[in-house]
Order: sequence, then C-alpha cells, then structure tokens
Amino acid sequence: MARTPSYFTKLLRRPSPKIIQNPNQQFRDIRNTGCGNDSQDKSQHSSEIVKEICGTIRSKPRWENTLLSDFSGVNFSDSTFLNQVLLHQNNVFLSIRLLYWLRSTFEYSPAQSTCSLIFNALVQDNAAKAAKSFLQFTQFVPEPAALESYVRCLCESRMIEDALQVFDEMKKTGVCPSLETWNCLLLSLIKEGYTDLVWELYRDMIESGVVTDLDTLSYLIQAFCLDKNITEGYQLLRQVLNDGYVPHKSAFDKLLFEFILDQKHDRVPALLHIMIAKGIKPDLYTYQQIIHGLCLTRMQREGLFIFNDLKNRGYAPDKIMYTTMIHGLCKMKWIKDARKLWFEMIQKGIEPNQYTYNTLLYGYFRIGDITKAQNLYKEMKTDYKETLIAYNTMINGLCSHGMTTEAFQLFKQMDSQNVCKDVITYNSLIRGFCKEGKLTESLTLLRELVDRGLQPSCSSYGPIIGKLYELGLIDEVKILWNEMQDKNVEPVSVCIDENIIIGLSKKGCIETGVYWLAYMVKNRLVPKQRTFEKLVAILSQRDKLDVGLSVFGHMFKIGYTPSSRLKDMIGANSFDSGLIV
DNA sequence: ATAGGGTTAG
Repeated sequence: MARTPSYFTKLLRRPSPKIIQNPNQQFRDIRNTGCGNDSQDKSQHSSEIVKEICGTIRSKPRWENTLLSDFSGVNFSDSTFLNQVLLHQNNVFLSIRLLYWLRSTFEYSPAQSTCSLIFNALVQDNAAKAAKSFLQFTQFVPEPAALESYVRCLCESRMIEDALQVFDEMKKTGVCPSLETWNCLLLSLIKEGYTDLVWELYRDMIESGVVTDLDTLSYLIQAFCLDKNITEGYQLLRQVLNDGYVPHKSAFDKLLFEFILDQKHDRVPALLHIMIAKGIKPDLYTYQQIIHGLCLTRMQREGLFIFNDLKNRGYAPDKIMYTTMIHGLCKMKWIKDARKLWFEMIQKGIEPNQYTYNTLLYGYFRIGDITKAQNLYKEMKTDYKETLIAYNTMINGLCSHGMTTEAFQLFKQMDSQNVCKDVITYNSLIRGFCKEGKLTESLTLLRELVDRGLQPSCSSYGPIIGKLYELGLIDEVKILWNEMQDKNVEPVSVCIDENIIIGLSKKGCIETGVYWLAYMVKNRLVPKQRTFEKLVAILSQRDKLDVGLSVFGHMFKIGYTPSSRLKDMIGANSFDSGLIV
C-alpha cells in the first residue's frame, strides 16, 4: 500500500524520528569527526582499492551480493586493510552495514580504533538508536569521554532510561562524569516530567561531591515548579539572585506559569519586573504561557486582555499564540471573538495548521454549530483531517449532539485509513451511545478497547455504569466495578456519579464505597460532606468502619468537624474510644 | 538569529 499521510503522522508521533531521515544526507564522513589519527594511509596501491570498494558500496544498493566477485583479488581477511575501508566510507551507516557484512561473512571483528571512530560519528550525529545497537552488536566498550557524549546523545533523543543506565554503569566503573553530563540528565528528566528522578540524581550529585552551577540550579527551580512546589522554587530563585547570579529564562517562565495556575496573580507582575531588572526580557513564549495558564484556570477574559495589550505594545502574536487564545475563547463559547482572531490571523498571513483548525472545530461543536463544524472539517487538508485528534474532536463533537451514527461512520473510517484510535476515541463514542440508550454498542466498544490493549479510564466505564444502574441492572454494574478495580482504573468523581456510589453501597455492593473512598483518600480529595457521611454510615453498619475512619482521619486533618448527624449515624463510641485521630 | 509553547473526553 502507498504511504498515505496518516502513515507519516503515525511515524511522527514516535519519539525519535531523527533516524528515519535519509541516512545518505544526514550523516557525515566519519573521518571528519576529529577523533583518532591512525587512518593515515601508507600504501598507495591499497588506497585505490579502498576508494573503489567504497564507491561500489555507495552506488550499488545490493553490493553484498557482488562485492566478493567484483573484488576477487582482494584479501578480505586483512584487518588493517578492512579498517581503512571502514574509515574511508563517507557515510557512517554504510560503514556499519559493511561492518555487519564483514562480520557475518568473515567473522571479522573491527579494531578498537575503528569501533571508536564509528561510534563517535554516530554519537556526533545524534543517532542514538544506531549507536545503541552498534554497542550491542560489537560489544565495544567506549572510552569514558565517549560514553559521556553518548549519555548526552541519548538524552537528546529522549532515551532517558538508556541514558540513566549507561550513566550508572559509568559511575560504577569509578568514573566521575562531568557537570555538563549531570546537567544534561537533569534537563532530560525535567522534560519527561520525572521529578522524583531529578531529586534522586541531585542527591547523587551532591554525594559525589560535584560542584553545581547555574544550570543545575535553574533546573532545580523548574523541578520545584513541576512538583507544584512554587514556594521552594521561588525561594531558590531568590537565593540564586542574592548570590549574584541570574537563572535561565525557562526557570522564570515556569515560575510565572505556576503562579498563574496557583491563582497567585499578584506575584506575576512582580516576577516580571525582577526578570526585566536582571536583563531577561519576557518574550512571546513567556506571555503565551501566561495566557495559556489563565485559559486553563477559566480566566480567559484576563488572557484576552493581555493578548490585546501585547498587540497594542507592538508584539506580533504567532500561530501558537493565536491558537492558545482562540482555544481559550472557544472553551468559554466566545465563538465570535474566536472567529475574529481566526480571520485576523489569516489576514496577517498566518496559515492555520492542524492545531488551529482543531481548536476552531472544537469551538463550533462547543456552541453546537454542527454545520459550521462540518464545513470547517471539509475545508481541512487531508493531512490535518486524518489525524487522531481531528477524528477525536469530530467524533466527540458529533456524539455530544446526538449524532452517533455519523460519529461511528468516522470511527470506522479510521481503521481503513490506518489512523490508530486511542482511549479518547472510544470514550467519546461510549458516552454518545450511552446517552442514546445504546448499551450493547457501548459495551461492544468497551470490550474492543480492552481487547486492543488500551488502558481504559473512568470515562470508559462511567457512562455504562450509570446507564446500567438507571436500569437497575446491579449485577452487571458489579461486574464492571470489579473489572475497573482489576485494571486499576481510578473512580474519578466527574465520571462516576456520587449518588450511584451510595446507591450501590446501600444495595449491598459495599466494595463500591470502599473503592471510591480509598481513591478519595489516596488523592487527598474531599468528598461532599453529605456523600461522605452517608457512606461512612453504611460502611459502619457493615463492618467496614476502618475504611470510613481512614477517610475521616484525613478530613479531620484538613479541619473538617464531624456533624452531630454523623455521630448519631456511626455511634458516639467510635469517637470516644479514640479511633479517629 | 537559537528553542520552547498551542489541539481531542470527563
């Protein structure tokens, strides 16, 4: 089958697309990597043959079949000669291919210096995957310095697990890595959001006696932000400033974003002033993050104000800025303003891309303008239309307005176009079918979702459980509840109605309440007082008071005082005997 | 002139 656009989009979704590019264009001549100088050619005669062989390998796609007969006089067991061929190949991937061929044909094993050159070339070209398989294949052990570059290369290719593994092995051999490598790992961990590993690595750093620098501290500030620990993040920033240094702009940006998310709006201008005073100019990215944060916390009006203010001050919003703002407006159903920005953007010569289209598409569905949504969808380029997210937006939008038939049509189309579905695709349809009372269809989809190896979420079960409960099919509900627990699906409140939890518990389905309360405790959530009280009462009647009490202890800590009603329900003795503390 | 950032459910 021909490579349809969706084939490419699937490839693009993979983390490391670098290697997919044409190796002939991307990779450099390994002689130019500046490592090793043992490639001096002494024999004029063999030098010619080396060139010829390299030329053949470069030009003949299937040279493996004919190389021996084409060069029948050549002694392919002479390792000095073969090293020269490898080193003179002007493309590191071709060198590797030759190496593999030599190995399988002659059991040739390359000299350390050759391995080193090839390996370094791969690392320099950021071909992390190739470098990894090269190491596996040759069992070659690089020098510490080369290993460090390799670790950084792995980081840049987002192969952080591999990077950490190599790094650990390095340390075990007694090598102390350079600060640059430590920092590189820290940054990668932050990009992946693995903050616990950031702190672990940082402890390691300190224990190893590494002296940290400004980069390290900037990363730590960001790690604090990711942990939602803004207070400490900000403190560290102040400390660095007091010591006379200025952290990275990204540290400021992240702090600003977290201040917004945390509704600490008064801190924002103050921090912006500090930035400017320290010579760091807030840029479009900074403001985009601020606007994005405002939109996430339902403060689109303020976001729009800043957006317009920026324009007045001469900033030219870019495509992402427009998309962020349009999305915020669509979310609050301000479609007029959203459309105004959309056309303004186009007029400025900025073409909408798949993000922008999706955003407006979502907006039309949000206000229930199906016709406009469908027209916009028709207008989209095939590359934009046939993506997972565009399909999800359409399917969900249609389902929200009772058009499950049309949605299911698109759902089937995804298969024929080789677009992978995800849990959102399924959940949207499940919800749509349930709303129309089509339980069979929903359950079929749930089965399909699980069979495909996708992890179901609470939204996969919630609508079905709700419908089953409505119909009084308690046994069926129980089966699904058990399945949810088996699959570690969290019973998120927005997906599962609290009344159902109570209803089920009352009907003898105690596990429901237990499971739900355990979830609330684990996530430090506060159930509605009445729901909580009813549940505790039910649990106490059925010898499950321990769970109820554990939640109670948690609520007690946050300052909730038990009502007399609750005391009556579960009996004053429990309080007197000091169970709750 | 660097990069990064934006889209889909509940």
